[in-house]
Amino acid sequence: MVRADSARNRKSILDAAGTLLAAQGEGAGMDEIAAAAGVAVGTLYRHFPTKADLIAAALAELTERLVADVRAAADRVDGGADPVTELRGLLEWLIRKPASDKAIKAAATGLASDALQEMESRGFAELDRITVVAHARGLLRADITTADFALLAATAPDDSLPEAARDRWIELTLRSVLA
Amino acid sequence: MVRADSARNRKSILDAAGTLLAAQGEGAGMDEIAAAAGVAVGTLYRHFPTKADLIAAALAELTERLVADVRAAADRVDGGADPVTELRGLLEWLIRKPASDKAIKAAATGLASDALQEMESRGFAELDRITVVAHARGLLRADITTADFALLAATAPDDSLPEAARDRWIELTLRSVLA
DNA sequence: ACCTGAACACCGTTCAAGT
DNA sequence: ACCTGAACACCGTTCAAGT
Repeated sequence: MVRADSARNRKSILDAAGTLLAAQGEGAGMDEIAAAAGVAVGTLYRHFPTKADLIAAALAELTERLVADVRAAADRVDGGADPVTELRGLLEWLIRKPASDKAIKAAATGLASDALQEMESRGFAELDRITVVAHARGLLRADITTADFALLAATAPDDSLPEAARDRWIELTLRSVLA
Repeated sequence: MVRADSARNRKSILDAAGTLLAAQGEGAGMDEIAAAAGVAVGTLYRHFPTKADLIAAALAELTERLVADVRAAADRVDGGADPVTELRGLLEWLIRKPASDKAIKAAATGLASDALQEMESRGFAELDRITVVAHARGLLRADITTADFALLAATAPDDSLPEAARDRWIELTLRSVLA
C-alpha cells in the first residue's frame, strides 16, 4: 500500500518532468523539476534513482499515447476506414504532433528500459493489424512488412525541418511502401 | 601571422576532440580533450570559446570528408560510372562509415555554424552533378530533385540499428527515388 | 600574443536529520 | 516509509599570473 502523498508526488514529478523536458530538453535540471513538482530533490531521487530513469518514464508516457493512437487507427480500419489513410495519418502524427516531445525523445537517446521495449512491441502489434488489412486489399507492395513501416517511421525527421520538407518526406516514404 | 605553436595546438586539439568525441560523444570532457591534446584547458578555450564551438569544428571536419566523398562520386559518374551505384554508395557511406562519427553528429544537434552551412551547400552542389546525369538517363522518377535525395539522406538511421535493418533502409529509400 | 592551471559556477546525486 | 535540503562531486568556463 503506497502512501497517498507518495503517489501524488510521483504524479506531480512526472507531470513537471513532461512539461519541462518538452520545453527545454535535457536542459531541464533536477532541482528545477523538483521545484516545479513542489517536492525536494531528494524526493525526486527516491522515485527516480537517476535522471535517465526520469526521462525514460516521461518518454514512456509519450509512447503510451502513440500506442493508443495506433490502436485507434487500427480500430478505424476494422470499422472500414482506408488503411493507407490511417498509415499516412500515423506518419503525420509522428512528424508533427510530437513537436515538443521530440526534445524528450532526444534526451532519451540510448536509454533502454524494459517498460519501453514492451510498449513498443504493443505498438508494433497494433500497427500489424493495419498492414494486414492493407495487404489483403493489395494496397502495399508485396514484400513490405510491418517492420519495414516501423523502420521508416522511426527515421521520421524532427520538426526543425520546414513544413514543406516534412510533407515531402511523408510523400516519399509512402512511395516506398505503397503498391 | 599565427605563431607556429598556436597553429600546432589548434590541430592537436581538433585531432583529440575528433577522437574523443567519436568515442564518447558529448561525454568527453574539456579537461580530458585538453589533456589528450597536450595543452591546458585555457588554451583550448582560447581556440574554441565554447564546447559547442569545438564540437562544431569537429563536425565541420567530418562534413568536409563527406563533401569530398560526394565530389569523388560525382567525378566517377562523369567518368562513366553508374549514377545509381554511386547514389547507393553514398547512402551506404552515410549509414555505415560514420559509425562513431554519429556520436559527434549527435553531440552537435542544434548547432548552426556558418562554416557548416556553407559546406553543406557545397555538398549539395556536388550531389546535384550526380542527379542531373541520373535524370538524363531516366534512372530517377521524374519529380525527384536533389533536395529530395538530400532530405532522405539526412534521415539515415544511426548504427544502433542491426545490420539487416540498415540494408533494408537503403533498399526502401532507393525505391522512393528510382524510376 | 599565447599558454598555464587554480578557482568559480552549475547541476546531478547523496545522505544525515526530520516527520 | 517517506520527505527535506544542505553538502559533495563533476565538468564547463574564467581569469590572474606567467612566457
